[in-house]
Amino acid sequence: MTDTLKNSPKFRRHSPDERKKELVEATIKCLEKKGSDGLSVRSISAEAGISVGLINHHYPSKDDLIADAYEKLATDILHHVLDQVDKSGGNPRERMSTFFDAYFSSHVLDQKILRIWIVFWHMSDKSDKVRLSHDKTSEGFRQKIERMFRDLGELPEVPSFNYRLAAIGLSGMLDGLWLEWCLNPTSFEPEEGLKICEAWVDCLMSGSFKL
Amino acid sequence: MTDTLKNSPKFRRHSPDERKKELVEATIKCLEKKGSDGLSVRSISAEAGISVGLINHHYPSKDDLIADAYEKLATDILHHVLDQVDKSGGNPRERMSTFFDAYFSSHVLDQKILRIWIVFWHMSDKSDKVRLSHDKTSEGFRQKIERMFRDLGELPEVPSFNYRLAAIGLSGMLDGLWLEWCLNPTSFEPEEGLKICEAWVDCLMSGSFKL
DNA sequence: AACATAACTGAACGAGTGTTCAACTAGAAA
DNA sequence: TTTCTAGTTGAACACTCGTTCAGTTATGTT
Repeated sequence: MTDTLKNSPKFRRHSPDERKKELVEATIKCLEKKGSDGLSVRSISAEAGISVGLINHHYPSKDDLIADAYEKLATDILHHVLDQVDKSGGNPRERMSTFFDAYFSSHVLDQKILRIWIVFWHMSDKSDKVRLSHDKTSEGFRQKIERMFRDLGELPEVPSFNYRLAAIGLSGMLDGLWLEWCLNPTSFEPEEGLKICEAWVDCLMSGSFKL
Repeated sequence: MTDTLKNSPKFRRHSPDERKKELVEATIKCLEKKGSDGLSVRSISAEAGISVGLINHHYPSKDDLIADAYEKLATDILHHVLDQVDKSGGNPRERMSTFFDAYFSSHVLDQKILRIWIVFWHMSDKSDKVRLSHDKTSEGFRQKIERMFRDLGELPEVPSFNYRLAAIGLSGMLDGLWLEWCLNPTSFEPEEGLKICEAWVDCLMSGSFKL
C-alpha cells in the first residue's frame, strides 16, 4: 500500500525549458483543434496534462505563451519550405519550382494553419512581441524570395529586374492565394495557383515584366 | 413638472429595420475601435445608445448581428471600388488603372479594416452565414476582375489569355499585398504595390504571360 | 536520512461574457 | 381618451475567462 503510493507520484517535475516546450506544443494543438475559441488556459493545461496554475508559473501571462507558440510555428513552417529549396539541386529556375511545390503542398495549404494564423494576426495587434516576431519572419521570407530572384536575374540569358519589387509581388501573391484557398478551397485548385506563379516567373525571366 | 416628464420620454421607438441598421453601424464602429476585444453586447449597445437587451430582441444572437455587419461592410467596400471603375470612362486598360487606384487608396488600405476582417475570418470558421457571405463577396470581386480582363483580351491588339486564372492570380495578389501592408505598413509603399500590379497587366497584354 | 528548493497543484477570486425575461412605456389604433 | 401592441429596459443568471497564492510534493544536495 505504502509502496504503491510511493511508486505512483502525483506529477513529474520538469525543467522550465522542457515544460515551456510542452506548453508551446499543447498551445499549437489547441489552436489547430478549435482556433481562438479553444484557447483557454484550462484547455491548454488539459492538453499538456498539467494544472492551470503551472502556465503562470512558467509564463508571466497567457499572451506570452501564445507569442512563443507563434514564434515556433512561424519559423517551423518557414524552415520547412526553405529547407526543401536549400537541399534541392538544380539551377535557379528549378529551385524556384521546388519552392512553389513546397508552398502549394498540403503542409502549408491547410485550413488548420489559417485558423491559427487568425489568432496570431489578432495578437499582433496588441502584443509587441508577436508583431516583432511576425515582422522578422515575413521579412526573412521575402528576403529568401529576393535571393532566388537575384540568382535568376544573374543568369546570362536573363535580363536583370527589380528584385525587391518582384519579391514583394510574389510573396504577396503567395500569401493572398494561400489565404483565399484556406477561406474557400473550392474557389480554385492548388495546381492552378502553382501554374500562375510559374507563369509569372517565366514572364519575369523573359524581360517583359517591366518593374 | 408633469409636462417636463411628458416631454422627455425615456427612449424612442424605432422600426426593426431602422434599429437593425443602427446596430450594424454601432457594431462596425466598435470593431474599428478595438477589434474583437471591444466587441461585446455591452459596448455595442452603449455605442448605439440603447440597452443590452434590445440586441437580442432584434437578433437571435450576437453572431447574427456580426454576420449582418460583415455583409454590409464587405459589400460597401466592394461597391466603393467597383463604382469608381464603373463611372470612370476610358478604355479597358485605363479602367484597370482606375481599379488599382481605388484599391490602393487609403479607403481600402487601412489597418482598421484588417482589424475588422480578422474578426470576420474567425467568424467564417464557425458561422455558415458569414462564410456564405464571404464566398459571395469574394466571388463577385473575382468575377469583376475577370470581366475587366476579358475586356482587355478582346482588344484587337491584345492576344487572348486564360481570364479565369488571371483573375485568380490578381485578386490573390491584391489580397496578399493588402494583408501584408496592413500587418506592416513599413514593408513597402502603396505606390510600389500599384506598380507591380500595373506591370503585371502590361505583361498579360503583351502575351508573354503564358497562362 | 534529513533538508532545502523550486516545480507543481487546484480552489478561490473578480472581472467579463451572451442571453433571458418580467416589467415598463411610446405611440399608433380604436 | 382609452386600449393595445410591440419596442425597450436593465437586473439577474449562468456561465467562462486569466490570474493568484497558500499549500503540497518530487527531487537533488548535504
